[in-house]
Amino acid sequence: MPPAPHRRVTLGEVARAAGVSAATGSRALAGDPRISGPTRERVRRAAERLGYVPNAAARSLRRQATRTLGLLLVDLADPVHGLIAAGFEEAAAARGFTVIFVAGFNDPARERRALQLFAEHRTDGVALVSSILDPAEALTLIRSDRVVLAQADHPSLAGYGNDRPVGSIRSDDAAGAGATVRHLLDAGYREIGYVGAGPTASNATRRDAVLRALRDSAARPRRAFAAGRDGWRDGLAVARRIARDLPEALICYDDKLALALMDGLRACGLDVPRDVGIAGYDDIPFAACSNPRLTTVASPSAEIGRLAVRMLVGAIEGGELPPSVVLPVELVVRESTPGPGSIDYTQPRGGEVSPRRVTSLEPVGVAPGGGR
Amino acid sequence: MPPAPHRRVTLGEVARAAGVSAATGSRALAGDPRISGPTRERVRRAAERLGYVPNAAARSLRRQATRTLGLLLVDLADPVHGLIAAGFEEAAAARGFTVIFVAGFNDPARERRALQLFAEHRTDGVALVSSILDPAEALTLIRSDRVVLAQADHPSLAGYGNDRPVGSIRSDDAAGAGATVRHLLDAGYREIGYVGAGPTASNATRRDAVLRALRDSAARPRRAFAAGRDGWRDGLAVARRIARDLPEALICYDDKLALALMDGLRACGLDVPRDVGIAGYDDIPFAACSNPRLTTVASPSAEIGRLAVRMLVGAIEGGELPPSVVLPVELVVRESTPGPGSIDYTQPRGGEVSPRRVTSLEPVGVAPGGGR
DNA sequence: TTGTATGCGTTATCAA
DNA sequence: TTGATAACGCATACAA
Repeated sequence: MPPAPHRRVTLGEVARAAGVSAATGSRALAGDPRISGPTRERVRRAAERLGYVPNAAARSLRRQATRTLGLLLVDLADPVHGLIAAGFEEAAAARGFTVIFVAGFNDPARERRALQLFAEHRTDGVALVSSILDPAEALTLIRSDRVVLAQADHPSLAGYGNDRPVGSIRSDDAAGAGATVRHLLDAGYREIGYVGAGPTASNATRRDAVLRALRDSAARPRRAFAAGRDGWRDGLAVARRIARDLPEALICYDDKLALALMDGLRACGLDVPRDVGIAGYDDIPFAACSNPRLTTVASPSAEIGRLAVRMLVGAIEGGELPPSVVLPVELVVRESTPGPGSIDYTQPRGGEVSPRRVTSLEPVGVAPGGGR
Repeated sequence: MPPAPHRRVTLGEVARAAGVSAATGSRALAGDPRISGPTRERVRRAAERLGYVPNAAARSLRRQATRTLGLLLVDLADPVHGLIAAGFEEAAAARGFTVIFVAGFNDPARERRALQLFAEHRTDGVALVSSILDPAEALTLIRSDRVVLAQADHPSLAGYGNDRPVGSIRSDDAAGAGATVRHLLDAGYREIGYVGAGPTASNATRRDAVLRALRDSAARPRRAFAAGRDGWRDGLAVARRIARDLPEALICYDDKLALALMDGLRACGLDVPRDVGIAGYDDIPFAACSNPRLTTVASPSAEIGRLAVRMLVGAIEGGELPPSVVLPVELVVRESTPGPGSIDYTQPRGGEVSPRRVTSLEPVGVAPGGGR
């Protein structure tokens, strides 16, 4: 192997070394059957010897296709988005596609720049995960049959129709939220609150589904708390607000918030699940080993990433974008919601124990945003 | 805004629409001061009106530079790598660089394909995170002054010299491990074990530092457990092995393993920290809100990502790769290691309580790989 | 201040 | 079975 072929070798040089034309060199390396065995072998060897690496830019320019996919997500450091990204990258790599990632941090300006970037790079397909842009905006830069919206979060989309102008992947937020409520009711909880995050479509969908399911039930007073988009960063602050008027159980927008809130409640001297039950959403890996382990709705994050690739590649190679999909979710019942009667009080676990407040909570009029 | 300019507009068309040549169009959009104000404005408008988006491939081909960086990491779904990726992407975007990510999953074949991919795309710089390839191999495909190795994990690198052939970023594993040991000794722990992961350089470095610090101390018998590279996936299995011969405290290779192990120990009826103290490594976000909260070594993951970009961009724009760096780490003491005497036994917290076994543990002869 | 011509590295068309 | 040629879209050297 040569030490470090840094003046990049071109196909032409390889061809010359093999004593053929550039065209023949190209065909030989592409495995074109019209090229004779010996010639092919000579070219291969020359390429190997010279350390030839094809130039993707030149190839893309000529072929008018890049075999590149763009992925816009919120934050690579977020467990859910990390899983989606991992699924996406793996599926793309398996099909020979390169992936360009951009994190948008829920910032419209960054999301727009990401679209611009994808357009400049002529990505063959684009997936937008939890984008807060109006999907119509994406279509000004990306052709509609090469876009997949996953868990679209533009507030206007809370209505939840799947008649989007582009491909769409969702997990069934409403079903997951409903299943959580039913589980809690079955377990005997009656006062149930929802702890929301930012002003996104998925928060609105989950919150509304929770509140609707509660209204349709025998549940007693309930309430929605708004933790704000970054509530999970300060579980204690959220816990303090909630502890002033504690329901029997809390359904959190997602696991991140639920885990932070559990910690905050513990810091307030409250014990989960003895003093309050908690359920999350997503089933991130650490939900399975928290203490107590977290009841949550398993949303197939990695599969969403893989599916986005399958849909895009289907469109690229098949010419048509496959139909939109709503993925099923599954409730995973763990220790954090055993039911209000199921705790063995002979084995106290908490520190400072404050008696459960049983307050009358007013029913909720919910403003978009998770307000109280 | 036009509905969807999908037959991509070229610079030539924009120029024609503006009544100038392609060259003038190019210069106008590039803000070349030689172009008169009115002309520039006409070109800009034409570009806007036609929905012109420059073609990155053509530009790269012509400029012989791509403004693209490659990032190879182990797994996008891993919290530490997610943080590094997030820092990397953010820093790159801020400087106008596009990022291509590849996850290598500790698989040499995938890592090699990633290098090949970066080479084909003519990335201006490449960062390899926790790569298990021999660094020399990278240099056959990437020029050495455009590579940064972050937390290199090729087994041969355990020796820890920083005289690598390429740029290198490390956090100070040995210092972190040593600080953890000192903290545990100060807290009163005497029987301390190390729970290792795979056969990587960083595992070897941490393990050796722990064992060395123990040997140099008044600590009593100690032991190293090998959880294997994927031990954190089955905390219970690891816990069972360790529970048979439980030290007073365990230092884990990383937080993922520590959190899984805490859960496994709890499933075995053991209580952390009453029955055993636990320390992790990395300070991933959930280490701060586990129950008990995890003592750990804060390693600046996002900063590693940002620094990698700074070094590469320094090389690209300054011509020379900045010197290698060892980043300091910081011990974060939390609830999981209060010291063996500091638990209030009047407030039992565990379920089934097995009395601490106080066995004589043999000193460890450690094989590379986390021995025994 | 602007235009003309050229080439970046590939692949595809056409001809031999 | 192979070669000559052109073109993908852009930016620059040189000319005007």
